[in-house]
Amino acid sequence: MLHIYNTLTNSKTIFTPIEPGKIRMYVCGVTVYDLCHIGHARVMVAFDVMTRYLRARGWDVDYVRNITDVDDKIIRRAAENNETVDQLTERMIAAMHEDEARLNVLRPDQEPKATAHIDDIVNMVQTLIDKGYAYAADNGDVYYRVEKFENYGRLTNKVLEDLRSGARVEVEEAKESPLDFVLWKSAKPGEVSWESPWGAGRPGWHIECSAMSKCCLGDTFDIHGGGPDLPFPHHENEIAQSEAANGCTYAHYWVHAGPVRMGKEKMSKSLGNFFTIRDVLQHYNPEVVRYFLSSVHYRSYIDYSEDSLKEAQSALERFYQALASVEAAESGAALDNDFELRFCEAMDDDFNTPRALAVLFELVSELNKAVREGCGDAPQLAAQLKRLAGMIGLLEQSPQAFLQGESGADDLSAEEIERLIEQRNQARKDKNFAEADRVRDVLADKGIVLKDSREGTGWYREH
RNA sequence: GGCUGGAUGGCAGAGUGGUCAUGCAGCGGACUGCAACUCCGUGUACGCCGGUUCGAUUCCGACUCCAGCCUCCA
Repeated sequence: MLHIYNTLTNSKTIFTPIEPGKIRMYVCGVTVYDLCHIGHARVMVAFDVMTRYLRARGWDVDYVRNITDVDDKIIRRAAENNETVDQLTERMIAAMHEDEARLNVLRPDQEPKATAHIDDIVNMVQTLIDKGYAYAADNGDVYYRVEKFENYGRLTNKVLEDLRSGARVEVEEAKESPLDFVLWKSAKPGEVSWESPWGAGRPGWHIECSAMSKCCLGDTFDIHGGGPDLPFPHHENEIAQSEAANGCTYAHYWVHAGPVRMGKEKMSKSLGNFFTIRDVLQHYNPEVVRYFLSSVHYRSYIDYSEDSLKEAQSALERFYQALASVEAAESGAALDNDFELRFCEAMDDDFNTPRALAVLFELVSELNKAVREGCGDAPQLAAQLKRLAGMIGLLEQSPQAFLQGESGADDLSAEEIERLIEQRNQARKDKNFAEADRVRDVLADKGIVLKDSREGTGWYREH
């Protein structure tokens, strides 16, 4: 029985789909003015894990994640770079797709861009005006009348009165109330803009998600997700827009990933304390990063550190060493064990990946024992391990590819390594152990670790 | 200040009213020419103070500290 933590109720509840067997999920994606950092990676991986797992369990998941390709930051950055908004966003979208692919994150089923849905956005803004939830101000902006929406603040337990008194000094005089937020923003001269009943302008940030989710998934859908900084105000505003415009419940389950921290602070663009995905992938295998992000529950904060990444590397080496020791069976014949049951119990409990991984480690122990004792179950256990790990997008490389890695510029090539191993094995045959150890030290200096076994000598790169 | 979470062994990180998380690191042993991999064994862990209970790390209350959101940020 699948349980999901819902930000709306601050509790874990049984997941009930709108339509049996089907899950419609909308996740707020990236504003493409810069390269993605590890915080973005966390959200990508978290929802990819959910999608993969749910599909593996038979759910028909329609996964939509938007791309915000017009906003203040994009316009400013494009101007700074002396390029058009389109040039900038296309470059960043391509980079994002590359990063995702390396992290083994599957592309969403639909990836709508704000600029491709201007008509939907304008229509929704018009509906909100017609229903009295929005107003066009003298300055050409259109605002949402927050106090008109009864349930405002329900997602994040905000009380309007508190928001009013706590509102930062708001100098926008065109607003009826400081709490009102912009739906349509009038264009300044030279800015990218679209025609609308209220003059040339562009969408406010929140409205695009209301419009695109409606277009892609309908008025009501199952899961709405996003990063840790989105519940307020973004998702609160989305609810206000969509429920006022559509006259029905927006999303049933609100799912938010936790922050990545640097030291004791959140990793973020505004603090400048972030690593881009590419920075990190220069030093670590992408699967190590994916494992690292999966080794903590998706809602908890996760501290970024070199030590944690190294530990993730070691943990994956354990998995791949086990897989390298036996050829996995083609299809896993039914095994009389409870690993799959326990793995799924963990994942069904709000996608508890650390617990699921612990089950896989127990499976590894079982596998290693089977290999060591030459028991016939080993190929089936290896197949089971790969299958379960595959449900969350792990262990999909060949053990050799992971363990031996790619050789860097000053590394030894595989051929050179094999040649030296041959040399060492000859010395070993001759009982010339001093020479054998010398050769092994030469390899060790280059980060190559040898592994002798009955079948011969294997090797892997130390990371 | 308001709203959310959190505090677990050397580190990372699950979980539970009474018996095992798991991984990394460490220690002892086996395997090995020596190693590596692997296996076996090995740790008086649950922020602080009260309460409930036969029994609390787990439930309740107070306290301390930490983080996220309340402003663009995943």
